[in-house]
Amino acid sequence: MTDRARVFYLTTPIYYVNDRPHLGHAYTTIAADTMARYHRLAGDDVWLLTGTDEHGDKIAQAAAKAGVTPQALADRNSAAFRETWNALGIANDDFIRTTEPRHTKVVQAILQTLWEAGEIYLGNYGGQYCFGCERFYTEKEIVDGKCPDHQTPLQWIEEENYFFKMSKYQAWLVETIERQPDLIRPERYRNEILGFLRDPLQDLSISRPKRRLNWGIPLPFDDKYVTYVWFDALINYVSALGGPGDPRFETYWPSAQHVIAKDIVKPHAIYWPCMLKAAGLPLYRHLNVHGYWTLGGRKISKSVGNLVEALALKDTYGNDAFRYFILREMVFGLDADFSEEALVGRLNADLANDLGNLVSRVTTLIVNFGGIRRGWQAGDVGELETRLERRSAQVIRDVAAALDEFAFQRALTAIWAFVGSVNGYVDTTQPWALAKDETQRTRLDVVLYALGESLRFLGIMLTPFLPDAATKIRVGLGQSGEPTLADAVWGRLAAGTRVQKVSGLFPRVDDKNKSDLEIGATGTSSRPPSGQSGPAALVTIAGPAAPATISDVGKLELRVAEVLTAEPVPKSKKLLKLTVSLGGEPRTLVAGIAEHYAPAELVGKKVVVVANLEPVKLMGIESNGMVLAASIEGKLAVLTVDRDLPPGATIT
RNA sequence: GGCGGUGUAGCUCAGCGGCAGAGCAGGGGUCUCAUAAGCCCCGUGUCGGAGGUUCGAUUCCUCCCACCGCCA
Repeated sequence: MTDRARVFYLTTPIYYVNDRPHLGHAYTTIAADTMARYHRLAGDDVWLLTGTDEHGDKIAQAAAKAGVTPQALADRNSAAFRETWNALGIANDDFIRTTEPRHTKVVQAILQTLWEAGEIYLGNYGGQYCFGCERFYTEKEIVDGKCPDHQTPLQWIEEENYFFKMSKYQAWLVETIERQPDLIRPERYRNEILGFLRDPLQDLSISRPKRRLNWGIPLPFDDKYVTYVWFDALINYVSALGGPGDPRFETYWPSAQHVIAKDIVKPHAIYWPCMLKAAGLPLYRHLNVHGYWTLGGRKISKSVGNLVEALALKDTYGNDAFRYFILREMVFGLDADFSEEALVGRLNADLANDLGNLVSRVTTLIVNFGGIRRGWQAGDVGELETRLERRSAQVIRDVAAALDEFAFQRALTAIWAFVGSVNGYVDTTQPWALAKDETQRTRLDVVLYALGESLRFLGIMLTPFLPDAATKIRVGLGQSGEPTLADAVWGRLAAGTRVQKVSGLFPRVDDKNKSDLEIGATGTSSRPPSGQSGPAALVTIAGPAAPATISDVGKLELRVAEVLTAEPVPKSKKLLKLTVSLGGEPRTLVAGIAEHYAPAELVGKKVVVVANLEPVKLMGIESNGMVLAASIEGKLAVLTVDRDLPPGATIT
């Protein structure tokens, strides 16, 4: 860490435990994580916070319905978020839950402070209330006496509640936002807020009576009430740091940057600054607002299920590819469209063709043509190498400038321009041709060095975006230890560094099945990834398979086989070793049917086998074929023929 | 209804007063180190429509159309 390390405190919203983790949550969290990783790389002092919001009507009701306590429900659903972030490799420094004592303590302390300062008063309020939304509706918003969101009947509720004197901060807030043009960004959201603030600001209701809502934090000055959503939730950003006075709070809070989706701009851009001001705390530095994901161009609206499905694609294509796609595809602040097709497109074009192939070809060149034999010596360096070095320096500047504005898309574009330059450099210098000419030995070494440096550079620059792939690149280039941005300068790759081939970094996903009609129709069909299961996939009966042509069927050589011997495979529960006759000489094959057939049952049976399957070793035994069997829910039966035929008969 | 945004190549978008751009897709060529990858070449599109300002407008102004957001 440099002595003038900058401090970055990055937060995601705390996610409401009534939701299941989905693409929207994942984008916010990955964006914050990428930013955190970048600043750690740059040597800055970083703290990344995420967590869960666990109070409120919805949770109490859902818990009652499920017959569990609200806390039990919150525990379970909070864990789902934590597990999702673990699976995605999110490197958060803390995970705050609003039901933790460390949180409730700070919320109550701040409420007490404001109460004593006269910032909170008891007022009367009556209105049409929707329990689903946990809010009152004005007459104009109501549709047919029903909640516009839930289409459920509203209830008239009249009650005394506590109010925060937010209106008195309106002028201050407008002035603050106008004086700090990048406080709320991108600008469109700043404009929206300024537009909203042209009308008088109301005071904010901050309580609910306990007789109606029990699941919340009691007001310290009136235990008949609990705090209402935002006074509870927003304070997490402060409570997670220990609250005012805590050394960690003093270090990180002044550098706070919130990352949120556009649906919660208003609480973050209006309520929160006023709350901080009233509590005598400094304002955050930036509110970074991103847009929504659409699926197949359509609005998400209620069907959050599709967003959950979209997130599940991380398992199919891998964390790095998933991260890359969402960071590259969304212009921060605007809505973006998610589709499996687009993801595969990016994966193949950018990750497999450009980056993965570059890493593969360069490491192979270095390994095959003598390794890194020469260091970076000024006298060796030609125009092409100088240009490459200059471009790398430009990438550092471009990435810094882009990420300063949360423009992940631009940062990645800049890095990929460099990937293109290196691919071009390989083609121009043609190391394989240099290798054939002994007099070009030095030149070849210089080229290999430049290529090694290029990969080492990428291994550093890609760290925030593709953590796993970046590590593989660095390891391949013989780099150990934590990468730092300061090392992303030319000349640090030592002569004699041992380089290993790195292949298969991002395998292409075969997308030949364009007749796969379901994809376009449903937006996020979870088509199984092709190209990893071989011929066996054609006989796996699991959900609707892609349409097969007669030539697909023709690829399989199906034959009748007579079982000659059968014996259990030692130390295996499922496998039987069979010897079968296909008319000619006997064959050995291994079948996973031991749980369903005793060896003796099988001997003499005429079964159906795939005869041209690639041999595979199972438990040390080479299997030359596959016995076909039908199965459903734990039941299994091998296929036989209806009439007696000699072994070797073909099936068409 | 008020405020704001967007509308540019098949797709996604950049440009925002001075000869229309990039990536992807598509077509052609080429190398062989590499993941049937790479590299090179190929785009006259009424820059949503109509007016206006200007020597000159995709870029500024006005109106209209379409879509979107915030507010009511």
